[in-house]
Amino acid sequence: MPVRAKAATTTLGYALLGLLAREERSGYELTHALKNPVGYFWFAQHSQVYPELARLETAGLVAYTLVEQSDRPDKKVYRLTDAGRAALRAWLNDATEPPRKRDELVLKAYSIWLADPTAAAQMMREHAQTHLAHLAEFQSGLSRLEQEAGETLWQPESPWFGVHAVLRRGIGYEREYSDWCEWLAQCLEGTQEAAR
Amino acid sequence: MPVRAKAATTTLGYALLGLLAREERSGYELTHALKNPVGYFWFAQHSQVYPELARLETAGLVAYTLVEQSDRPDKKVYRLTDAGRAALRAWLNDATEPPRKRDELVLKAYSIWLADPTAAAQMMREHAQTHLAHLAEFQSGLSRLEQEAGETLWQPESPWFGVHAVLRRGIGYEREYSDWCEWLAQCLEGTQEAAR
DNA sequence: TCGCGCATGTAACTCGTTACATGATTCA
DNA sequence: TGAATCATGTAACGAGTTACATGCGCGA
Repeated sequence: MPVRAKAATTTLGYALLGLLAREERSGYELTHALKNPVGYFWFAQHSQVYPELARLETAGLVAYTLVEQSDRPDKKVYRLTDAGRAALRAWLNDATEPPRKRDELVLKAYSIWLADPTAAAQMMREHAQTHLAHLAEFQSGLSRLEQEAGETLWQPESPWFGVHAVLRRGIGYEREYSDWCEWLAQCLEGTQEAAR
Repeated sequence: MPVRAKAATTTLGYALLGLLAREERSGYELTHALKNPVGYFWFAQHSQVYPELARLETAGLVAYTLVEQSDRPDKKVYRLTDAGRAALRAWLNDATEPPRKRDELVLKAYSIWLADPTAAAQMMREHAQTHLAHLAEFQSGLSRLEQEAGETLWQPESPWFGVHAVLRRGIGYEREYSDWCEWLAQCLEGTQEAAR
């Protein structure tokens, strides 16, 4: 089993390297890229991104070119260095701890026996809807990817494959979550007898 | 939709209140209770628990009795006050944001196209095993609960119902996670053709 | 005798969030 | 006129982790 070596940067750093391995981007663009779909499993505010980029640059894992613009502010366009690519590859081989989840809704479920069942059921239904909406987003993301990437989204060497993998995880996660909410709502309403 | 009122305490505080709503416990016991199964969705070290209990006590949400012991250190046994129970109930009605997930493995999946597919597949298989092991734990937890609680685990007013809900979430989550790992491993090995 | 379980705390540090700060252009 | 987009930063704060600190009893 591979041992976790002394990390070259933080996990956020690797997230940024992973984005830059695909194409060069400014800090501003990276911040926005840390949403849909990567950002569903790792995210950050710009106030974290800019200092992290500076650190990565000091460590020699990224380099930037200052692009002067007349109509809008100048920007620093970052790209991955060879050392950065190597660090990213090495990180992939490191051991990964399973994520330690913090989920306030599940925590509430633990105490839900103290709540009014009808109101609680309605709350769970709302959450089911939220997760169904996320599910739909991921599914349309996958459809778009199929159009753009075609067969390459099944090829492990293609960057599209990475997007594909993340979207699949999102789809599975959101479906499961919304199913659980729905199940819990039915239990609270006492209409779960049949489905036991 | 209920509005998030000024919180009486932190989320960890509510986690502790949720445990104390079931039975009185010392800080030490609470720390241990913040594992299996609640701790799978909210957890803390003792260094966080003790100061939080002190804050809850100052706020009047819990009270304690000092239990002197001869063979081992004295302990403070905390119990929920009426105000604490009310605060817990109020929190259940507050709006809950869907959790913002950080999952290093999914982040790695995004960059997995840079890795050696065979090694990556093996890594994903190991993670699948880990999550299957967690799944088995939750399932045996549910079996034990069925023995202990019987039909009450389906009754929304019973404390067992809360445990039941959390365990169900854990089972669904771990099953989905391990399925995803397995799916990804097969893709990396190129043996996923049939299951598309 | 060494380590573990019981039992409670404090201190230092890191990571992440929210807020502060600036400033041009474009669109409603 | 006011808000949104582009663009980059710093500062203050809070939550959470790791390490420091103590001390008795019990079993291997």
